Amino acid sequence: MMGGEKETTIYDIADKLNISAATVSRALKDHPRVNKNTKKLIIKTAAEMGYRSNSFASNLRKKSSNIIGLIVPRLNSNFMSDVIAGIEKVLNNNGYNLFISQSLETMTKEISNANAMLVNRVDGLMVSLAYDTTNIDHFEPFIKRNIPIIFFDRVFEQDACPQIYIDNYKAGYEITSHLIKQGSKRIVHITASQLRKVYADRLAGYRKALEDNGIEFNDDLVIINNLSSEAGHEAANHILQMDPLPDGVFSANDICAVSCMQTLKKNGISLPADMAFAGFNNDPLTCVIEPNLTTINYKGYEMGEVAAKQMISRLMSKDELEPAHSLILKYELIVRESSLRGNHNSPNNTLNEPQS
Amino acid sequence: MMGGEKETTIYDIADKLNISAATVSRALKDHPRVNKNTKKLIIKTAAEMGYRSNSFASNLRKKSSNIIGLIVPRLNSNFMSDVIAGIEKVLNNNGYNLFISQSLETMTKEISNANAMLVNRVDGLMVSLAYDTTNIDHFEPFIKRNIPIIFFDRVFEQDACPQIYIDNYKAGYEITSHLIKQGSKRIVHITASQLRKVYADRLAGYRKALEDNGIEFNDDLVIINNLSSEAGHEAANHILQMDPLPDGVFSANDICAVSCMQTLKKNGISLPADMAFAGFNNDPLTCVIEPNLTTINYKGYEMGEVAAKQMISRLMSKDELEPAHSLILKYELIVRESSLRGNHNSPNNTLNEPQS
DNA sequence: CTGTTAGCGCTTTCAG
DNA sequence: CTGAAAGCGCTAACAG
Repeated sequence: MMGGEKETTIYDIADKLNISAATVSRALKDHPRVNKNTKKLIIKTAAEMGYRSNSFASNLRKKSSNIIGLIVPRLNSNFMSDVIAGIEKVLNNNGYNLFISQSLETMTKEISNANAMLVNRVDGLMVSLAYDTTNIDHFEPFIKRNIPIIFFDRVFEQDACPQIYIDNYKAGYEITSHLIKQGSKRIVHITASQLRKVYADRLAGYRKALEDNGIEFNDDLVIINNLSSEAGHEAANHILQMDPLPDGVFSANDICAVSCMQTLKKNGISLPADMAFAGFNNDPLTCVIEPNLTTINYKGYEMGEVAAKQMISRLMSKDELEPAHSLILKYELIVRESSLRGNHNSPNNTLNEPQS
Repeated sequence: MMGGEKETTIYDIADKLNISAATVSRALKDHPRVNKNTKKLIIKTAAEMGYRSNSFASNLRKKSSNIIGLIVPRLNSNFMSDVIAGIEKVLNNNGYNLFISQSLETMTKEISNANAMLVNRVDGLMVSLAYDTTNIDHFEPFIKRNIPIIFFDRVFEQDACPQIYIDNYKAGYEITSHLIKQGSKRIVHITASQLRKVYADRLAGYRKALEDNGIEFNDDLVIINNLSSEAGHEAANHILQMDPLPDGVFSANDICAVSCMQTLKKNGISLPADMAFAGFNNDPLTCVIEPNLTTINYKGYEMGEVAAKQMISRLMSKDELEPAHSLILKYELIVRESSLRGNHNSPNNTLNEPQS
């Protein structure tokens, strides 16, 4: 930097106190084998001299950065910000810092983010994949170097890396079954890239629920887009073209569900009478849209915590042989008006059916 | 790291090619005075050997990190994620990386974030302040070292640092004037900590608009909270206690406005007939709530870009004397049904009145 | 165009 | 409990 005065180093402190740099280094790290008093004095002097530790030198020497990288598709969802808060809490408690970046749902950006993480020598990497990521070659350099990677939510099936997620198959099954119980027979499923297991699993659950209820799967009822708000409006227009109209919609996220509902309503569809609706994620939006949206709730904060704890435990165990330990977290189905049509063909009408 | 094989260094490459490390270093940095062919060879060999540059060593040597720190109150708003995308684009184009952290609206966390940034030796810092930050002592070490700081949106009045924001006074004035034109006379203002100039300015604009329209300012109509969704519900309950009821509400953000509207509606208040509503930020929520919410729109992406460009220009100019250059960005009032009551006491009824 | 050299500031044996 | 010394990997004069 251009700043006038020189940065003070441990040598400056050592000189001033007529001791060695080694002792200063130890004192600053609160090493046990340093005299209590000198330690106190060193810390005081360091503060007075405006000392700041030089992490470059320290990292260079230690060959570790105490930084964990995080790559997520987007930052701007409630879910993701909860995840991050959870991760940060656990990492900070363990003396690690977080280096966050977003792939904006493209593999290209994800690759360049991964490279930045590699060059900046993160000690570990936490990842939720972009829609269009087809392979994880860009993470190979980490795996090769034994830098732990944890996948969460949008995971990749990779034996070497722990994965934290929810049972999307089961959730898809439950939510579809619920719609069927409410009388829907012709159910549209809006989802995203089937490259991501999250979405493939939800679709599979949807299919199985149809099958178990004697409803034939119809490819034309599956809409694949990017689950954005705009995509929801388009999906609605698509749905309006269908003949006959569907009587239920299960969207793989809430944002898309909500904008889809808006457009349908504007076009005279009455919800849930004409069409039952369900989303996924329990975004705050679900309680603003009318009728309020039935959805799947799973705690981002907890997912963040769990993923970070996995990271810490991998970091601790130098033991390279420890197998990757994947975790499946809980979720709950939250039933709201958007799916309550009253005309059940089953006696089973629980208002809230938490996961068994 | 525990990883078995050693990391390859420029020396390994140099040895293999029987040249000096200096040349390798130059080639890898695309230094002009290196033979085209050797350069090509070096780059190829580096790739083959799985070389990754060691930023610790490089940064230590260069005394700069090419990392810009970013501290924001929260990540989970559309606005903030737009800002970040804008910042990232500009920084990446200029060879910088972004180190993001959130203060979660507390000064304590903001301080610890700032310290992490200091120790990790960011080359510059971009900040939007937490609600309860009363001073910026924690940024002094940066200023002292001539590490540029840019404040945006939630700025701090500090001569040494550029500030990027919108004219909140004017926006507050316009939105309040609009409500008055729509027939509101008893207008509640919901806002947050007056420590933040954004909110103080909006309040001041609100007061001035009242005054200019011959309406007396009433302290009891100002509600101060944290503008969260929960706070909105509470504000609604507070409003319901008022006697007489207000006939207009201007909330300093949309999230709070929306949840407030929800609770009021549940309690039989009809909007906008009984109460005209306006928010701030043009969050996607504004188009989901019914009636759609009148609000102020300003572009986060642009704010991010502008702020980052300021940063780059400060970084470029070693010239320490260049004065801080603050920028005031544009905004627009977006009028929607929530404030359209039809019973104007002024002939002026534009549906959309962009900033002059 | 290329090589030599001297550190950047810290941690960590190893010796006291 | 403390000190001496080596070296992490890279860059930037400087000298050819």
